[in-house]
Amino acid sequence: MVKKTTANRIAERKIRDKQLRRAQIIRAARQIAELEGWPSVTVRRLAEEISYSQPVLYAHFGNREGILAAAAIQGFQELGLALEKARKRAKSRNAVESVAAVYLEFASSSPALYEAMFSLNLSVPFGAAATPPELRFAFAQLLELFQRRGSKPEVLSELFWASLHGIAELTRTRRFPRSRQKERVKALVELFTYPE
Amino acid sequence: MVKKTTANRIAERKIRDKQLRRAQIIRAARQIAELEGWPSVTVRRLAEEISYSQPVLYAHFGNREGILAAAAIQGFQELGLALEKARKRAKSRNAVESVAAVYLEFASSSPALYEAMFSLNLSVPFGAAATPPELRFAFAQLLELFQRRGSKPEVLSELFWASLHGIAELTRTRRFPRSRQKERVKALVELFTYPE
DNA sequence: GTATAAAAACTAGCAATGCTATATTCAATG
DNA sequence: CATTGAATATAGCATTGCTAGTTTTTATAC
Repeated sequence: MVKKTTANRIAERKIRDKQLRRAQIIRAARQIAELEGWPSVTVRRLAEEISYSQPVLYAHFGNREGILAAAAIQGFQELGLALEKARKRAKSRNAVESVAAVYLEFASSSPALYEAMFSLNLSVPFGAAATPPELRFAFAQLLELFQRRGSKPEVLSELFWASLHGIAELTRTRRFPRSRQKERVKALVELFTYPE
Repeated sequence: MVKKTTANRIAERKIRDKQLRRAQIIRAARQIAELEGWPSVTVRRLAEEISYSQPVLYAHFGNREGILAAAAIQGFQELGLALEKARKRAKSRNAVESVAAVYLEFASSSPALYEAMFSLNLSVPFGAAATPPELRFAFAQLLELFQRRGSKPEVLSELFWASLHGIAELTRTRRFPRSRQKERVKALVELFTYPE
């Protein structure tokens, strides 16, 4: 069975190569997006970046949107981990505060990624059951914050998420002056820390 | 001076015609966007819609983005008027509630317009002094709600706006299940009605 | 009414993009 | 070394935003 083993190893190496290239593509896409915006992320440019021809990208992702969606899901994963960390290391008393800070820090330090996650309307299946686990996990961190609170933790944490998202988005798109950001966050934390 | 008068009337008629066509273009753009999404709003299609050739549109708006920006500004105007109405007809006690309801109703009944106003990153000058008056007016309605409140009405109303925007956006992009919407709004209103 | 000049509109085409059918090269196997 | 299937590349299509250059229309002067 030596033959089969070598064949397997070859197959595995191919899979590794493929995953590597996939990661390379996403990395290039994210980098270009943060530096120049998503419209600059063209399939041709990504192909050049990884030194392959265009159709290779389509073999990996189906279409351009698939690339952005993959980046977005990476973003949800990173956000989720960051929130979990913030929640766990904080005293339960100011968990809300530190989670809020981390959330907004994520959004403002990777605005293009955040845009891909929430603002570009990619047809990632969010509705109902098909929500990607990365997003579920990230939201679970918010949900955890309000678990031992009064009625309906879902409602409260959805509202908290909405507020954070609103602040992040209105800041990113320059509707909000940066100057009052600290006060805004403080008011937000107060609102969600001593609700009644 | 008869000559000058006729010349004037002709000039005025031309201006009227121009404004009419301009309005026609925006109307067509909004309609297509609500029915099929903004990517379907192409310059060629709009040209056909108003029975003119493409360059006419460029004479009016400079570029495609100019059309979307004009629609967005119309949206701010309509939103501002709706909020003002809601605020004025409500008892001061539940002004927050009725403004919130009207805001979310606007966003959910004209999702494409709302998207143009907030989500598409058009290069409408928002930062600093150049904010369009329509947007200023709309925000002023929210500001008014918290005028007789404790410290910093700006901070509180910005936070309120962010929460509304977050709910609207996460609903529009299907991150939120519609089912809990009523409870979310109720919780929001409570939070901003009896803050401390 | 006709000529003229300017304003308005159109035709035609460019460059860039997403995507794909087809051809070519490469690598694993007998 | 030959073969076959997978991997990759070439070349091209259709669509898009936009514009240069031309034609048509319109207001004015004679």
